[in-house]
Amino acid sequence: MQTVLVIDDDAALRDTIGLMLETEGFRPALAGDGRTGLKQALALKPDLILVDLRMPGLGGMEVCKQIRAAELKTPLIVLSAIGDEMDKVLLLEVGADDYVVKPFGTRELLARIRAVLRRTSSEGTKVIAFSDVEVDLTRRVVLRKGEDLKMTRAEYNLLTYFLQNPDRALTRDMILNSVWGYESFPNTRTVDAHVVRLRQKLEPDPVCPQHFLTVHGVGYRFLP
Amino acid sequence: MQTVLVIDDDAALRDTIGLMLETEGFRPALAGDGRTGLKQALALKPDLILVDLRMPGLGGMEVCKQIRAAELKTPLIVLSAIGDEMDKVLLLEVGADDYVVKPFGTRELLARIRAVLRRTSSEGTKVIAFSDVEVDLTRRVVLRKGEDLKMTRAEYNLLTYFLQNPDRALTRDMILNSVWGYESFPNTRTVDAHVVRLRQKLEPDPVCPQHFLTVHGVGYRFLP
DNA sequence: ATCGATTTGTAAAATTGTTGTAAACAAGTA
DNA sequence: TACTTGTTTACAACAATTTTACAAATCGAT
Repeated sequence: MQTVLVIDDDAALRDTIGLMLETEGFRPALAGDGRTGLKQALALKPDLILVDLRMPGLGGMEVCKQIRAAELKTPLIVLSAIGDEMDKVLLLEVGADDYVVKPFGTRELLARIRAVLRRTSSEGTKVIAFSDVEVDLTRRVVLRKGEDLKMTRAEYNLLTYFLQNPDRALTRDMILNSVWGYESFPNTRTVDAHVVRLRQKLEPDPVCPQHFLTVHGVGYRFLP
Repeated sequence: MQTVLVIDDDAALRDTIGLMLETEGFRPALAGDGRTGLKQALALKPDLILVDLRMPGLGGMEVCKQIRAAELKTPLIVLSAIGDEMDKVLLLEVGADDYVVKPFGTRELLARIRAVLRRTSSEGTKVIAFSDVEVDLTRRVVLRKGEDLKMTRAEYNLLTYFLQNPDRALTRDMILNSVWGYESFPNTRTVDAHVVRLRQKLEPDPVCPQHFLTVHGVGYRFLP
C-alpha cells in the first residue's frame, strides 16, 4: 500500500483528500503546515507528497526545496489556488513533478496522482543484479537463480538500501535512519538481525559473506 | 584543475561562459554543435558538461542520451531557453543532473556548476594515498599494493588522523584527545602500541619507519 | 491465529588497553 | 671517546571488554 502525504493548511480540504485517498487504496498522512509536513516527509518516507502552494509559515515552494535538499526523491504534486501567480519553471526548478489548480475534482486529482506515480516508478525500470541474485525494483521482486524469493518488507527495504549504496561503509545509525526513517527507534541490533536474514537468503555461503560484509565497530558494507 | 565542456550554438554565449569559467579557475572547452560536442566529451573526458537544449542538428537531449549510452558518468547541466517546453522527467531520464533556464546570471550558473560538482564528486570515493598504500574514506578500506588490509577501528581512526595532519609533530596527548576523544583516558603508551601496529601493517620495513616517525620525547609525525 | 518485526540471550569472535621487558636514546661524566 | 644512568620507545603477550552472529522469545498488526 502506498503512502501519500497531504500538506495543506485548509483542514476541510485536507480531510476530503485524505478520505478520498483512503477509499482509493492509499494510506493517507496529513499535515497542517509546511514545517510538520516536512518532518513527516522525512519520517514517513511517503510514496508521494501533495503540497499546497500558499500556506502560512513555510510555503509549498519552500517545502519542495527542502525536501529535495534532503535528497528525497519522493514525487511532489503542488496544489495551487486559481489566482496564484505560478512560475511553472520555478516550480519545476524546486523539484515539483506536477501541479493541480484549485478547485479540482477528486477524480482529476486522483488521475494526476496515478500519472505521477506511474511516471516516476517507470523511471527506474531497472534490475540490479549481483552474483546469482536479481532485484527487480519496479516489480519489487527478488530472484535467486531465477527462483522467486519471498522477502519481507523490512528485508526488501534493507536490501534496496544496500543496493543503492554499494561499496560504502554504512553505520547502523545511517541504515536505521534511511531504511526505518526518523520516527521509529529500533535497537541498532535489529539491523544485525535483518542482515543475518539477508545473508541466509542471498549469500552463496551465509557463514562467509561475500556481499554483505561487516565493518567491525562500524556497521556493514555491501559489495555487489 | 577541472575541465568544463560547453556545447552551445550561440557563439557569444559560449565565449562568455568560457571566459567566466576561466576566471573562476576552470579549464573551459567549447563546442559549437552537438556532434563536435559529443566528440570532445569522449576525447577530453571533462569533469562537467554544459549543453544547450535547443541546437540545430544534434539537440541537447540527444547529446545527453548518447553520452550516457557511452557509459560516461560526466555530470551534465542542460541550458534551456525560457520558452522551451521542458519535460523535467524526460531530462532526468536522459541523464541530466540539473538545468538552468536562460537568461541566467553567471553567478547562478557558477553556483549550479559547483553544486553539481560537489554532489557528484562526493558520490565518488575519496582516496588518500602514500607510498604503496591507499586509504578509501567512503568504503573505509585500506589497500596495500591493491590488497585489502584489515584494519581495526582504533587503527583506522589513528591512521586517518595521521593522514589529516601530515608532516606535523603530534604529541601523544593531542593524538589521544583527537582519536580517542576526551571521555576516555587511556595510557599514553596505548598510542605507542597502536603506532607499532600501524607500522607493521603499512610500513615497507616496520623496523625503519619511513612514514610513521617518532619524535623522541614528544610523540609522532606522519610523513606521506 | 498467523506472519513479520523487534528484542533479548548467549556463545563466539574480534578488539583494545595494559604491562613486562628489551632496546634505543640523550645527556652527563670521566 | 667510552661508560653510566635515567628516560623514552618498541614490541609481544595477555586479560578485559566490546562487538557480532545466531537462535529463540516476545511483541504487534492484521
